[in-house]
Amino acid sequence: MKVTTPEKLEQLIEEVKSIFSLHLEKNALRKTPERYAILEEIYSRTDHFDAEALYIHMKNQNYRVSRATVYNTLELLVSCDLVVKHQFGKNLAQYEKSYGFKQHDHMICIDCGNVLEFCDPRIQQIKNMMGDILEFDVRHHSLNLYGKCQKTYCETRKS
Amino acid sequence: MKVTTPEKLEQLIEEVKSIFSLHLEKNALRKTPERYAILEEIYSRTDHFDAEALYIHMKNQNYRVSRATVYNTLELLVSCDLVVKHQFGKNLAQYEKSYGFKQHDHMICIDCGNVLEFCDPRIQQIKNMMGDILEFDVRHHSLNLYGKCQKTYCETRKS
DNA sequence: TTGTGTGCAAAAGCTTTGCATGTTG
DNA sequence: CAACATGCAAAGCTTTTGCACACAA
Repeated sequence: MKVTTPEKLEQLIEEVKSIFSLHLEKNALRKTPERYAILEEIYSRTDHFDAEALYIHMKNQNYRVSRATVYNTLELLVSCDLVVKHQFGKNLAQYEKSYGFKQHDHMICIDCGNVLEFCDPRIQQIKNMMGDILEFDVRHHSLNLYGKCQKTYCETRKS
Repeated sequence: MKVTTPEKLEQLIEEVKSIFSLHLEKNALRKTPERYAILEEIYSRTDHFDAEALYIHMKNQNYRVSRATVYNTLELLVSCDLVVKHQFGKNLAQYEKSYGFKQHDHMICIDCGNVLEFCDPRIQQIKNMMGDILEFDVRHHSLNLYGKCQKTYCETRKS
């Protein structure tokens, strides 16, 4: 599914909500309004975000949530694969919606912090082969390339 | 260089110290005993370690260092490529000596935290290709595979 | 009604910073 | 002797925890 219009986004959010509902039911967890609100907020966002930004943004919309609930729900969403958690070299977890979007890895600019995404099928091959060799059941991975982006663009973003 | 005997380790440490000296000179930084002591401590270790473990270990040897110096020196060593810094999915930086050792990536067990190392030439190809395509000057990378190691081994380590 | 989930605030854990003191060049 | 590095403790930041209350089932 490709999100190109507000209607498609709405549709995606409904789909994700029902997946989340199933997960909650299956694990005998409660369907609280906070959990759905956080999920909706995440899928309305583009790009990566950290827990604090999500919390602040919901507060600014006058939605009453606590940091604790934000963290709890993020963990819950990560556990059912609706959200992925990243660490881009800093001591700050970054999150990203993942359902309906292509698996990808990241290229991070060490000067300006800009994050680009890319896909390469070879990473899957590496996972398969190394899992076999080392007798690991590989569940997920994280590949980050760090470097410097085009000077002009990078200078622009710094300001 | 392969470290197989105490003599070879001694030799490696001397080599690394002189590289460090050159770096300090080139950048007009001071050659303090603390900096060399930390470097030596790191190269005498095997495996990965965090800043606190390094600090504690030096304290236990009755070496007078502060956490601040440990963190400062680690950053210095990372900047001259004698040490690499990792984040294995936790908010805790892990470090590892890097001079004279083969470039490698990591496989982390999500149950017991065990870390294995592996090499795959395809990662270099990915770095080159993606750097070209996205016009990035790729300086380094981080590839972590997360999964479950052989049940028996994992159970052993848990205890 | 029962017990899980939430909000709030305090605590915890890793890392950085400020300042007085020590030491390198 | 001047500037940089260190030690120590305090502060900073992200994340987790404890507890009383709310509310989903």
